[in-house]
Amino acid sequence: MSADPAQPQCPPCPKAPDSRDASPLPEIYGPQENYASLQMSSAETNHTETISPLPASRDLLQDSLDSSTSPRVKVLPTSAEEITVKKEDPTLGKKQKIRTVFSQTQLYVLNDRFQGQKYLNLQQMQELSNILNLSYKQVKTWFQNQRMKCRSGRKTTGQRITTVRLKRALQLQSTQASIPTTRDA
DNA sequence: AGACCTTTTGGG
DNA sequence: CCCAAAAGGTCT
Repeated sequence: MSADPAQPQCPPCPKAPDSRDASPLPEIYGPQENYASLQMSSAETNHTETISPLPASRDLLQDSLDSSTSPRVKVLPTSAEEITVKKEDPTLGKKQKIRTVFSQTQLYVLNDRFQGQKYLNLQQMQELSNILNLSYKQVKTWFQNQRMKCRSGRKTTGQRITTVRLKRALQLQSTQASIPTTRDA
């Protein structure tokens, strides 16, 4: 209920492992416009877009940074240069990871959508990204993370997901079925 | 192409 | 140190 970005609750876990082919969309349109107005009212939409590795041809919708209404969000002092701006090194050629910090508004909308449906379609995600001024990839990644969090549920922190790996390994073996090694640790 | 899993990296 | 975004890799 309250503005809790970190909600580990995930009671309704509608299994939906298959969503790449068939997309049973009941066409439940509704709170889409709400988000738009909500975002505007909040005016808390800090530009989390960050600079993509590519020049990007997206629209630059820079919102006014509000430092008074965003105590949690760290606002750059002079904002002359992004601190997180670390272009890839031409010498190294390694990819740089830029961790984007979503604002509360964005998290709220994302969470709300997630509660409704765990799996969103391209259209849904695109709409969200458009409203939140995020990239499709950003939304997708976010959902992906949430899904895993939900799945984890309540497992000892020290426990590792070896079952899944084991299963996968087994499958791989079956596919190949050409391993002379009887068994190996 | 997308989901899932894993690891890396970075912010709080 | 924990959590969280994201890139990288694999399977479907």
